[in-house]
Amino acid sequence: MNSQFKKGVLELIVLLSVNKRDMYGYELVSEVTKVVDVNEGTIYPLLKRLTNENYFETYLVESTEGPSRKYYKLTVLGKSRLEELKKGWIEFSSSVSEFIKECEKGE
Amino acid sequence: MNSQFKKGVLELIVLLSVNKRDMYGYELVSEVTKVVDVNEGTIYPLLKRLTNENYFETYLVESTEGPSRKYYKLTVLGKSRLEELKKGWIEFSSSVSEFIKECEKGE
DNA sequence: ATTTAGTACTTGACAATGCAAGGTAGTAAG
DNA sequence: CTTACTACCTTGCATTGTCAAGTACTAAAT
Repeated sequence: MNSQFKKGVLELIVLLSVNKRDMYGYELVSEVTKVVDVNEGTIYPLLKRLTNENYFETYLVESTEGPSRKYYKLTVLGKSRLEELKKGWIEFSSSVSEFIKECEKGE
Repeated sequence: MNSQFKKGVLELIVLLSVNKRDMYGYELVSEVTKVVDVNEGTIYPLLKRLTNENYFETYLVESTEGPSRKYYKLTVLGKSRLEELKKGWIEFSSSVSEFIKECEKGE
């Protein structure tokens, strides 16, 4: 897969996931990977950035399977960011798909 | 528009455009901008890279409206690159759209 | 008890892409 | 002869994702 396609979309995928239910980082890696391959070194810095930008709040929950889990929860600001990104993605991807179709028509 | 969505897709848009007909750099800027905003500082280095990777051949044509135009033409290798990218894009964008739909379902 | 495996998070050096800004140079019109 | 438009190219920068390594905690196997 072209790893460049990912840029920017990862943020959307992460916001969508956390919007479904609060999640912790390690869980997000496997959740997000269902859609686009991603590794820890990508997810954790992204979560940090989104938390700094006040899209997430975090809280710790102890686990019996290892160290405490840091859960991420969407803030109100995060929800509006999600809507904005989602709208942007839909517009963008359909205009690209439209262009592809037009080019195929002319062949 | 989220400029990050562009990453990687620009190459696809450029290949699609040149596949329709040979084009020169300056022309490509306005052609590609119909789909995604782009400027010269992005296009020229990209054209150079794609030429170095043997996806393009170039030839000069004199113009009565300014300096000579450097036209870009898709090579056989370029056409296969185009098909590859196009396939990749379609798969990628539909899996993202699918994920968005699933998330909306659960609301 | 100690090793192993799995969970969970962090950090720093790195690569790829796009942008803004600037430079060169030809043609045409005022 | 200056302005404007066409056309091309380069450089330095910011953003984002990747890779590799490291820390630390828990549970189960040896």
